Amino acid sequence: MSTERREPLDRRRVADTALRLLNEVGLDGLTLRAIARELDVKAPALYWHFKDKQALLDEMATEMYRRMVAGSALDPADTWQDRLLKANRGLRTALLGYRDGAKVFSGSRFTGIEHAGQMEDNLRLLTAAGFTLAQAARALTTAYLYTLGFVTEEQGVQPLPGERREGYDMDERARLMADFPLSAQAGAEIFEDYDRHFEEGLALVIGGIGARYGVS
Amino acid sequence: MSTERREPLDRRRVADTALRLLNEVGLDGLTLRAIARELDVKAPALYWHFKDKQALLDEMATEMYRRMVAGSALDPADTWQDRLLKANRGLRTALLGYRDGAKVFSGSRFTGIEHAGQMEDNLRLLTAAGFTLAQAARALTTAYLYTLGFVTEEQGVQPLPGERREGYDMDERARLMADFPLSAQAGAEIFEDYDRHFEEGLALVIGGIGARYGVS
DNA sequence: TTGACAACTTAACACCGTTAAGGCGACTCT
DNA sequence: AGAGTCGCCTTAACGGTGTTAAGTTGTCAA
Repeated sequence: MSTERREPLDRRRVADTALRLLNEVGLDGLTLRAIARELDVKAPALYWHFKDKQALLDEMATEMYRRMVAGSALDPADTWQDRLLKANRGLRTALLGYRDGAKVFSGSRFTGIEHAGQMEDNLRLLTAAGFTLAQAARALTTAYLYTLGFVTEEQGVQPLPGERREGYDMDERARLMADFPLSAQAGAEIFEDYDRHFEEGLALVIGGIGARYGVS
Repeated sequence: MSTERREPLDRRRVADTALRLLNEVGLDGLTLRAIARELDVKAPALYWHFKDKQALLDEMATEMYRRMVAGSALDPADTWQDRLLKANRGLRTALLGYRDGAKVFSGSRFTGIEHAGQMEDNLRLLTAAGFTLAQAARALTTAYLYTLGFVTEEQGVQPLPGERREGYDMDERARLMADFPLSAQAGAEIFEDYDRHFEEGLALVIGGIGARYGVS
């Protein structure tokens, strides 16, 4: 008989396990019972640490963000363009690291205020570069929302890098689109090479920020 | 005894009712049983018309798009900027018309190819204005993804225009953010006046498109 | 030794999406 | 006119879900 007693859970460990499980089973398969099983515990035990499932998802999103920030130290010498590029590339990479990452992320709220550190840093850099605070906020959120929208759509087609969801057969699509030649041709390109397309869109946004706010 | 026989359902009628119900109960409350009750039918009856719940959600998204297109005739004399503005304002308005509209929309796929008409029209206008097809596609999608990301976040805070979700107390937020003065000040602005902020971000994107692709 | 408290388990509830089987009115074919 | 087919729906049920209530167990303090 193993008299070893598991040391008690805490929110971080639960969120960590849930994130690992998320990649195996996806958001739909991420049930409290499955998470509990993985932690060698029964489902109601999770309610000791979280008031409901959404609170657990919130903690998962927060942990995703923590790891993203930890994974990339910011260079104070960055230009504002560099910073926007790095921050949003980093965000996309972080989200792509988990199946349904964008959905989990955008459906949740952070549990603390740790994220404000990065935000503050970015706002400081942009205002120092000549933006007003309102402009800086608008610039950061616009790029952020673009990235979130992009990855959400991307993961709708490609749950994890390499996999591809059904119903996206390009040949059949082309046949149906016979009456819409431009759309057909554009679509064939749109659903591939997400990396390049993301970069291109991000460049559009960043270029627009510089142009409209007269900062370069 | 009422011997009146309901006339049979069809996909459109089901989607229509489901959309109406969505505004009352939200996506979480939108169960097949509730939809069926509204249609004076039992839940399994819906499986005659849809292979599963996702197919119904797809039809709802398609119906949302149909109404959006129907609600705003496009002016062939639009400049490409006008078109991008109108299309994305229209999309946002359409999504805001339903509780959790952005989530339903971005989690679903269109059931037909009706949407290709509008797409084709937009691509034609942009290429005629001097964009290459690839540029036109990138421009349209980037703006589209921004709008989708924006409304998703917006509806996370404000499910329906006028309402406001709990946990967004601005005073408490300011107190917690005492150590992050820029974030505190920016945040106070970010969570209000979504209309203006949407316009501002959209202008950034459109400005970026013009600048980067050298079309004006 | 007692009592409090943190961290769990067991049992149950209401509800969910979905499937299988069957009923029933309307239409067609002979 | 009767039999058979088919579209559209119902009844019943299944396994699974998030969640709650109540009870258990080990640990540590008074």
